Amino acid sequence: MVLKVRPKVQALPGCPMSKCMGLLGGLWTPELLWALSNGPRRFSELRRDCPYISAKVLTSRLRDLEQRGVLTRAVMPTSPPTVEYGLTALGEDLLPAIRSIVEVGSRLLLKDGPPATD
Amino acid sequence: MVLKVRPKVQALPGCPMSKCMGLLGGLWTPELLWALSNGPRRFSELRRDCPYISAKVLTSRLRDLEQRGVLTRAVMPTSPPTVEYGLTALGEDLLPAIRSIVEVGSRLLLKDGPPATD
DNA sequence: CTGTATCCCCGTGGATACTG
DNA sequence: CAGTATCCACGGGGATACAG
Repeated sequence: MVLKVRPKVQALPGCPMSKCMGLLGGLWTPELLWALSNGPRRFSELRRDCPYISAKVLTSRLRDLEQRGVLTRAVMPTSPPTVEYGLTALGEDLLPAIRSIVEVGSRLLLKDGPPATD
Repeated sequence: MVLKVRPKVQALPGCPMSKCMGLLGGLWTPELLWALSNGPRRFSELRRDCPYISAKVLTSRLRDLEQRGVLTRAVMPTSPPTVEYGLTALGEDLLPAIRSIVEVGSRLLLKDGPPATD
């Protein structure tokens, strides 16, 4: 048998769907990649982009994505430390899916979501 | 304030990304929608489509998606009960995102994933 | 065939406090 | 500024057994 223990984050290894979802799974991951799609951003900027994320979770997601080769982490040796996160080639590869998700979500919000005009 | 308790499955209510991800979040959800994109399927067929899913989880995901209006559940009054699940209009709306995810995943598998033939 | 009912594991995510 | 360190809650997901 191929699978005694699944990665838990990946339903079906070898499956395109799972391959991609394993990368952008996690509550905040898509938001982060979306934020980074406009160019590199710093830790505090990402916190502002994801208002309700905690520092711990942000760090762990960031580390995770870095380890998976989705993004890069660059520490600038400035007096107050400055860190910039940016997408790798792999991270860029994910953008079409991200964009598609955003598009679909936008359409759904227009439909059932009351415009709310606010 | 707006958010004491978040739905947990939706990072930022009102955000297109979260709107969409809230629907196709969950380990097996995308796989199920993908399986249903070819037309209605029965419970046992879905089990075969997702080899490692348990009956409990399959049921709960199915019920969840039904309640969210993503799919329909039709019980055929046959001697051995037969149940067919199919996508609703909302479910179909999600397909572009699903397809995009599959495409991205396929490309990723081609790149880093050695054919492995296993 | 199509589920239910339990029980349990564990990872994600959150809150808070502290640090170089 | 950019994290670490704890501790905790929750729910998803899994295994197994049973049921209409």
